[in-house]
Amino acid sequence: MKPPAPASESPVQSPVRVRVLLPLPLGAAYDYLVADGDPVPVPGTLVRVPLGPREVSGVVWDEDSAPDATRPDPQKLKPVLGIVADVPMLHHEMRRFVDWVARYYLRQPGDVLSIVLRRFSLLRPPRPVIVHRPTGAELPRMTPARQRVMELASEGPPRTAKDLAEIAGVGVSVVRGLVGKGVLEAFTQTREQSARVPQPDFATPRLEADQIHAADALRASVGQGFSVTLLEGVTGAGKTEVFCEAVAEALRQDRQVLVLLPEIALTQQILGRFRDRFGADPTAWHSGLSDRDRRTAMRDVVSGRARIIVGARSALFLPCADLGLIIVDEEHDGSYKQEDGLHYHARDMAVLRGSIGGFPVILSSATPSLESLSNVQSGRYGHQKLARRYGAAELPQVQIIDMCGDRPPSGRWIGGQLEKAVHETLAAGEQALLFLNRRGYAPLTLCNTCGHRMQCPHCTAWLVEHRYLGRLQCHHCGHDVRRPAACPKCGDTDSLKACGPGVERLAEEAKVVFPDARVALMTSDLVTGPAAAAEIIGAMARQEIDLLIGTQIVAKGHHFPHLTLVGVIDADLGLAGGDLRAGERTWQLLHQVSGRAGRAESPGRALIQTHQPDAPVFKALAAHDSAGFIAAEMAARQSAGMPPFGRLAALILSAPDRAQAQDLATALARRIPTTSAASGIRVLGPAPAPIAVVRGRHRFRFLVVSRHGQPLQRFLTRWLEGFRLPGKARLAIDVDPQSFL
DNA sequence: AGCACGCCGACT
DNA sequence: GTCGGCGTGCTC
Repeated sequence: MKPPAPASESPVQSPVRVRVLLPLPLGAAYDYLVADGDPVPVPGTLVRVPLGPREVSGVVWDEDSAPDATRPDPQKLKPVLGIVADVPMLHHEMRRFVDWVARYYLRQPGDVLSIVLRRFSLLRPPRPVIVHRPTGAELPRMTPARQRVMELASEGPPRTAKDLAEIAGVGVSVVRGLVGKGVLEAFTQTREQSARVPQPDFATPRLEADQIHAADALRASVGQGFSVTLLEGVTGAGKTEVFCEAVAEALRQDRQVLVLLPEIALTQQILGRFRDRFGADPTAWHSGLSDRDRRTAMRDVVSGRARIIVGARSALFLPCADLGLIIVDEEHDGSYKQEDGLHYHARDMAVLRGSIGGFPVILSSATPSLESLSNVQSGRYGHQKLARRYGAAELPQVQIIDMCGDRPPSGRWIGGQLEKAVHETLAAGEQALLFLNRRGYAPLTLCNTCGHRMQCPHCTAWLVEHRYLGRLQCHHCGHDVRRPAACPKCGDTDSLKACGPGVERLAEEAKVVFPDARVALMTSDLVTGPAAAAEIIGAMARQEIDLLIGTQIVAKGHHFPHLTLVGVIDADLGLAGGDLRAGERTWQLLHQVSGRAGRAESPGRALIQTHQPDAPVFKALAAHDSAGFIAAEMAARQSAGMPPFGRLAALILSAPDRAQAQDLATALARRIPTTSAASGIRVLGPAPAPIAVVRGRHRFRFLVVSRHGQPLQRFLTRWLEGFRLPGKARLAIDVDPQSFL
């Protein structure tokens, strides 16, 4: 303890104050003091600080222009306890990214920081290991066992005594003996699984003229600051080869590359394509990683050793050492939108990260989102379009089947025309795919005696029967019960009846209608990881399956060379419910699914069963009129002021008690800033949410519609400022909602 | 997010 | 009479 200096003499240096952002929903960074004489941690440093009675880690944040009045009493400040060792800085770019994401999605910066920081626990240095290398000394008495160990030690990477002994097939004592004789040297190594370095020119592909043109443009954009380019081309046009040229360029410039994929755990074969092109495995990042792999990946990412990172949407929050390019493959895919926790859209945030980091972003798709197309039209994004390549599958012939005129018997879903087509395909020794975007056996179970419907006790939703499991499940909250033998209402036995189709039921029907076919089922319930996916894809490739039945998982990236027929069972499924993007999504999905049919020698065909054969989306699919469909859809959105011409935010107010939820929604409606109309922002609602109750919470929804360029976030902040929620009520804000449930 | 403080039910 | 339920509010 130093004696306090008299105020009149040497002016006391005011102790240094730093801002520290904590990974908690606290609203702002907190101020802490650096003890006299301690080094002042620079922004980005991970520090330990006291918070109330506990001790937490946070990141030293940048000073902002917060008015002094909002700063806490300097007397109340607590000291920084210490700097966390062996952890890299969170660099400036990443800190700005955290702040921007928080501002854009109206969340506390600490909430966003927690997504980044929870991976830092993976960075604790791994235990050092003791490994061995030859000293070069000669050994007078060489035995066969010693010989094998020495050979192994001199050729491979340094290994542990246990590894050497195991691989050489000798006892550990042999290795120990060699160390004792001074021919092997033991040394400590901090375990670094140096990922092999990808080579930009390992296997350069031969590209077609239009691919060369696109590749040149993308390559030229690398290293030239921020830009966004939409790379558009049908399946088989060679988009991957093209964007790999941009990847190669980034590698040449010693920058890291992040490749985002939807549901990477199920589409592992793209990793193989990177391996073939660059001669080394990319670093994979997804939820299916083992703890050990995740650790290695994280260390490689942060150190910069990982040069190509291929990951699911969450990879966007990895603190890469020196990111120089992001590629978003299948950019239109809905799974880029995180729907719980922080509702972020990985494609949009990839663009944001590129603009902060000053590097290019490439969006790749066969069926680009209207958002991206609109950005191309306005000139904000570049556009590279690939033509169909020679040798690629021809476009399948698409036929729309009016189910009003081809009605299968009750309880059946495969119409006469589709049945005939499947028979023809199987007879020709080719494979067929039946697509139904509905998991489980049947979406509704009702009692034939009393009419009781099996409903989720926590949600406004029917329970979906999963017959393989013998259970009824709610797809909204996960409620899961055994399928009862008797009706829970009237007690009648054997009276419960499945209503409507699910893929499991479709598979059952297919086995009856096509008794000689080998039928397989592919759904997200069954395909839970890379291994399961590879098994089905392999069986398809080996033609051990004749008829594949699946949900949208079959549409994702797999190529089945012997598949020539695709049947869409209920194409209207996604159109119901009046969702803003229903048409667009149906278009993208059915385009992708029907594209699975056909190969170079024999073009495939797609049969689409629908009850609304005149819907524009089906007419466009049959005519392969992509431009026409997009133009019509764009025009409709523009006249309605909907995205991409306007912006949306959904507010969902929920509470266990319906009356309370409704009262709060009404109270919130009264606070809507009156200048909103003038500023081009409309608020619709409150109305009960389409799914009125989820997980036992009653939900009321507002939809905020703003014209482009209007300060939507500022409006929301002003509206919600000071609105306190009592008790168990919650308010969820979804900026740019993708689904409207 | 934790964790404490604070006011109402069934128990050593 | 206390132990404990979780509603409310604060943490630099």
